[in-house]
Amino acid sequence: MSLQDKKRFEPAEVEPRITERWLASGLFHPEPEGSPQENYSIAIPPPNVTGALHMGHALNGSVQDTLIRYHRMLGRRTKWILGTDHAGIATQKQVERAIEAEGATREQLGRAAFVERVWEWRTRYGGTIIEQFKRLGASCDYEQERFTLDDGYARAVLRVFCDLHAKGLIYRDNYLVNWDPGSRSAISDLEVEDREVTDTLYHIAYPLKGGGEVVVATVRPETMLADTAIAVNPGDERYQHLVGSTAILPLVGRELPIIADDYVKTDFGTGCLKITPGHDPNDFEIGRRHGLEEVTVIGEDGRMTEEAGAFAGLTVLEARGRVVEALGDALRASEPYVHEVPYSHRSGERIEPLISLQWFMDMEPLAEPAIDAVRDGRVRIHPESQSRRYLDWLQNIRPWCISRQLWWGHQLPVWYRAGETYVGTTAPEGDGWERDPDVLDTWFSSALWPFATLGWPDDTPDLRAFYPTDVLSTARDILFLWVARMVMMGLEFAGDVPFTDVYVHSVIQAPDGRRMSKSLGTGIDPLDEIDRHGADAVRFGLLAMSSTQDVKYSSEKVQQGQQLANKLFNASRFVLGNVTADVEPAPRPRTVEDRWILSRLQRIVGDTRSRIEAYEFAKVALGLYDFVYGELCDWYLELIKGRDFDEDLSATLLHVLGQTLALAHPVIPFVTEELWDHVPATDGLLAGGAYPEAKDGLVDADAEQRVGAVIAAVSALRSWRSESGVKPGERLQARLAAEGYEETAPLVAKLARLDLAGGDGAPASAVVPVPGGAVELLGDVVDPRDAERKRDAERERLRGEIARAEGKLANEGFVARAPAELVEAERTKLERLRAELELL
RNA sequence: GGGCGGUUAGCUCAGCUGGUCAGAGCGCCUGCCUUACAAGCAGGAGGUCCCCGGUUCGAGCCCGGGACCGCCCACCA
Repeated sequence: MSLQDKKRFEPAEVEPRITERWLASGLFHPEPEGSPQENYSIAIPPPNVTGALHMGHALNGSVQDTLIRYHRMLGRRTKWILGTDHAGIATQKQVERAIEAEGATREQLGRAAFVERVWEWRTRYGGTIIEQFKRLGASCDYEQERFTLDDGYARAVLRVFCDLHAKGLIYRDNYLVNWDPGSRSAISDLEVEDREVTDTLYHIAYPLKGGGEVVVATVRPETMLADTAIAVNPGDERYQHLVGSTAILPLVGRELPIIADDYVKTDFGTGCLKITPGHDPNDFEIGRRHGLEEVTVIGEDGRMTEEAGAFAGLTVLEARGRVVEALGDALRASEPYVHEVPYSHRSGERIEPLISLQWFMDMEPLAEPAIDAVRDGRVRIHPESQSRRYLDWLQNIRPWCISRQLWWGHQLPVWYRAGETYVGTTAPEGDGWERDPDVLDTWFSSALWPFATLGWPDDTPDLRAFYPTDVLSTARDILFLWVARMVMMGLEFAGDVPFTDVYVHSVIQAPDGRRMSKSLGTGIDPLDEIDRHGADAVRFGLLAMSSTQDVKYSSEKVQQGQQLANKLFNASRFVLGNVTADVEPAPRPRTVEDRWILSRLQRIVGDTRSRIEAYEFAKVALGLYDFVYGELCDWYLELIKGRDFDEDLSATLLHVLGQTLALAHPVIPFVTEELWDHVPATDGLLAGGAYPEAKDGLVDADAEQRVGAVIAAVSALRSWRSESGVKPGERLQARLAAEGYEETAPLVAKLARLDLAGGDGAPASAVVPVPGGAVELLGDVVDPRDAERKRDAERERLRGEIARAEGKLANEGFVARAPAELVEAERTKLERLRAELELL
């Protein structure tokens, strides 16, 4: 209650106190009642359990919390489903590093002990990011935190796996996969990124069995040891006669059939392609088409296998050099070659395509309903342009490799014995069964997030109350990895779409436009920013800079948010320090400026509501800023200074202040909650209060027009004063020679520091045009010559504008074809300009 | 190789269905300790709205072409 002692808002002091009150209130934890249609829910994109809050989380958290708080204030039972993801590779890597630092390896530790260590790790660090979300002010349901690896969740995952397997959509196959030597695991296509590298393109001659030779080009000569064919284009006249004959693989001696396949480009290289089904995705496809043998010479450890004969045991790079060396005369040429090569998104190492026995999921049957859901609008993606990317991806979907050679994750519910395979949620009866050591791709379990968190497969109250959820907010790169898969799984298992709206937010880049990343040193820690500027400022800033495309981080926007919080704080001090105690907040306008601010308030209320619902968060934030600064503080509070703070004015002030705080609360919850506590007659927490509603009856065009004229007049007078070198504080004698100021003349006089009393026939030393006429300054306020020069300049400007307007109106095309009101407006403007010129 | 987005004040960005649309914040300059806020207030300077054509009475805003930047997708050895 020491509001008046402080001159500025201190987030560090206020935030912990407010957070505590929120958490204690139970507001964030709704009882599972009512229907999903009445209720409002968002499932948080689960952050990695051992992760730390980065800018992406902070932005997404701000977006979601704005939506959540808004709907909670609308009176809906609101749940923000919270939890973390076990994040297979990322978490395992962290713990592996820790173990390596102790001089051990996970293999030495053994699987059980290792997994134990990861759980310990999770216990120790898993709470960090949750606490960081609290710092941001995120009003998640902290009483019900889920984890993708907790028992109930794991049950859902295994259930889905078994179910899809029973339906024939999950199967095991030998297939060429993206092998990540860094994590020693297969990874999915989506976890691969292309990087441009400079390799060497080698031209190698393969002798033909009956004499002669063909020359092929390759950047990976070491893989030739696994060649099983040579291919040419069927239409290539140079080689048609060779199709069906046989080449001899140098160094190995294997006989290679020469085959014809459309894939081969006649205009690239020599037009002859060596086919290595075991180590190249294209060759693999060709090999399957032609029934070729699949030879593997590179192992999962990235070294050459026994199959590579003399090269066995060498790394790929060592083998490449030795093979080139051994080729001798057969090597015909080599040249530098720049091309894109796949790298692991996870480990950063170059992908080694390998044939391996993995579990796959057939996506096409599930993709169909997911496509329909977006096509028919059951799921709406914002901005709309993103839905095309979603559809394109689903329409070209490919099987998903879901097994990972990791220890941390959901181990496959699959057991083998001799030639048998058993799939089930519990271990099979009998001896000798061995469980598949692999775990599921993390995204497999994430795909169940919106319903598994609510208790599925059981028919729980939570599920009945909150599924489907309302909005899923995420960054663009997650659209395929996660969003599309959630839609598929939701439709297949929970019987409905998992959410009705998807909001795709910006990716925040470093201020210099590069990626924000820890390794580049371009990261900005949102917690540091919260320490510096306050959580409200960070939230405001992130929302204000967000857009439909990527944005550079702008600390100016965060500062703008800090200023807004501070401004509200001080405006509140002013209001609360002056109002009559014991008066109920209520709109009780007495004067034109009262009617004006109430009218403006209705507009910002309406605008803010529609902007939130349209996911236009930058406009929400900046619109609030403009209202608080541009209308409430700069004008209304200045206009009422000096008035008697009677009950009517006090009630109106408190009403406007309270409404403003409530309106801004979803964006800047801390400062508004803190101030709300000081507004009399406000019970309970603002977070649990009602969101303002626009009342048409308070919209007042007349007041807006009149006060609009005051604002224009005062601005013109201040500008004149400043340019004329007249001291801002000096009271000037003046005469108001303008229409429309019956009620507002004293307001103009107050803010422009004029004395409008009398003046009679005194000569004007300066004339300032204002809406509806002019203000004449009396007495020797300015050097007459300066004033005359100024008038000349003004005349010049006016003549220019008049000429422009006249020209426009003289244009027959304009008068004939432009809308009538526009032409009329131009005429009015011309008249006004002429009148102003006349006055000078 | 396809597809998408961008290019507006020194910086970061707004500008809806073509007609006060040339704006905001920051920065800069000038003046003010005006009793809510000096992390404040008031005023101001600053832009051939990437280039070239076109449509239109009228174009940052629409159409065509070009330049540059960024992103996504794709199996050219």
